[in-house]
Amino acid sequence: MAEYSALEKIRLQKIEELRAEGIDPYPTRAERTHTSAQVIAEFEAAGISTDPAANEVKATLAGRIRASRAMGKVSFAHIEDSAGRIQLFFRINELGKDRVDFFNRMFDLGDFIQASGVMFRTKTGEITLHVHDFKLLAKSITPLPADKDVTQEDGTVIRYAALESPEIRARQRYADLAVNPEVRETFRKRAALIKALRTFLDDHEFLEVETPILQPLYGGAAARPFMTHHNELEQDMYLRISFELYLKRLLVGNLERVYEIGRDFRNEGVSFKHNPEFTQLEFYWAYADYLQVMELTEQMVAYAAEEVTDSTTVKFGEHVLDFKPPWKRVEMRQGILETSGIDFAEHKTAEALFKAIKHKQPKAAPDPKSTRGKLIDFLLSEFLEPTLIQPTFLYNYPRDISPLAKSIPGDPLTVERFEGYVAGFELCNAFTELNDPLDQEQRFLEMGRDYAADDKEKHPLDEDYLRAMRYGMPPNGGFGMGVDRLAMLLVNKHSIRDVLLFPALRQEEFGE
RNA sequence: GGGCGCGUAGCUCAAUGGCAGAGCAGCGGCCUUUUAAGCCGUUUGUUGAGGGUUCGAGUCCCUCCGCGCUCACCA
Repeated sequence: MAEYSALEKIRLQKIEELRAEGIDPYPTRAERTHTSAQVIAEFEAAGISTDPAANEVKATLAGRIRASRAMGKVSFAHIEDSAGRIQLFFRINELGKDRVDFFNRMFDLGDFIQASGVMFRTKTGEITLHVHDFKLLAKSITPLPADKDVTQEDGTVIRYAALESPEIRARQRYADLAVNPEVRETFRKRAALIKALRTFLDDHEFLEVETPILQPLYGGAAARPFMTHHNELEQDMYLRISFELYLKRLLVGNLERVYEIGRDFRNEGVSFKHNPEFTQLEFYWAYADYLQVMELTEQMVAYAAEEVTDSTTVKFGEHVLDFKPPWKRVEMRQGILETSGIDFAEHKTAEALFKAIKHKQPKAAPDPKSTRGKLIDFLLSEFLEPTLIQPTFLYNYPRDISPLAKSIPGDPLTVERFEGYVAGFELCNAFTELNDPLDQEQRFLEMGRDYAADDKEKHPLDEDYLRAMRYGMPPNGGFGMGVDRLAMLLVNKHSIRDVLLFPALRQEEFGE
């Protein structure tokens, strides 16, 4: 059972009084005719007319009370709906003293109210509803976190209070949304982003598909999975860590361009750019290679930026990011050479590369047990990544950290792969997909060996995927992107939690 | 998982080891065009939880819980 605070007890008392007076504090229906924005637009348009009769704008509005000022025989209140705020004006002339008193006595900040009347402009010019009738739509028991503060006695110190606790904002997103309109705006932009990505891919003749979230095997990435169990089938199942292997099966089935936007689940650490479940976009494009995917990517992201922010240049922290194509392209070997002074191509084994790193960068601390690919990855994240602020494609990756990508012709150690970096972090990852089933089987086996050597869970070998490949898979380019990360960039938020409505948090204790 | 930091009223925050406070919100008044309304009066606390040191703990120590930052992990 909830423990009620003193403030809540007062409001519960009001609910009882309302019921005693025969008033339902939670009536079933509302009769709104306009949103706040609609009625303001209509009133402004009517004002232009020369016909006085057309100037009267009647409306029934509904929303949450966010401010109220009782002044004896008149009262003002502001209500908020999803479109904005609008002022209500209550006066005894129209309503009578009892009704105005009733409003002042029984209505609290946070309550939902419906009010009917005629629009007018106050002395100070604010477009306001002159209330002729009103009713309670829903009583609020728990006060919303107050969202303002005051002038101090010395007259100089001014402070605004708002709901700021990151924990409460994330845990009680409903309260955060209710009191922080800019949070609502963030999530509208997120929705616009996903819509834009969909529109772009639809317009490029990609087919949107849905593949299993609950999978008998997991694959397509190197993360640890969440496990569960199907009782009736008596088998363990996994939440997917990527869509890749299912989407590529569809290419075998002659669906030439497919994409999916959905949730991936990775049982890994949580950080400002990692949440255990996150939204991924992947597409696969038959007869294309990674260079074509690169061009489509920069067009798609620029289109999304334009749709969401009306511009391809976006402010992100101290940076102004420019998504306009073409993005900068940096060959990985070259980029690492320029930022770390090490040319990994000259060091063909892990031991040699490790020595070179210790020699050139004595302060760096790579793991001595790393494979050569891991060492290159270390150089990338340590030296090159932080320099990649403007959208940049980093391309040509070491083969042994890219088991699903195709080698560059004539260069078996390097694969046709790129990652898009923005603001120093990875946004997307793509390659010319490996479509040779025999090579793929070999890579899976190598990967299994790596994992076994690591004494971690062995990566499962997906026999059904290999069977699909053996029917023949067209050459194709594939792409994956963290949609939450793109959302962060476009709304200028520096934590993934700020673009997730309900980010993962430890279970809250509610006590006995 | 490691390191650092934080947790005080509904919200934002104070309080040298010495009476737990302020503003807003709330409650009671006054006020017929206010809008961060104003004026008068007034209530509100398991200081995250538990233990310890001390004449005395919000403050110092220990354990636990939660959150933040960071490192590790993370193709």
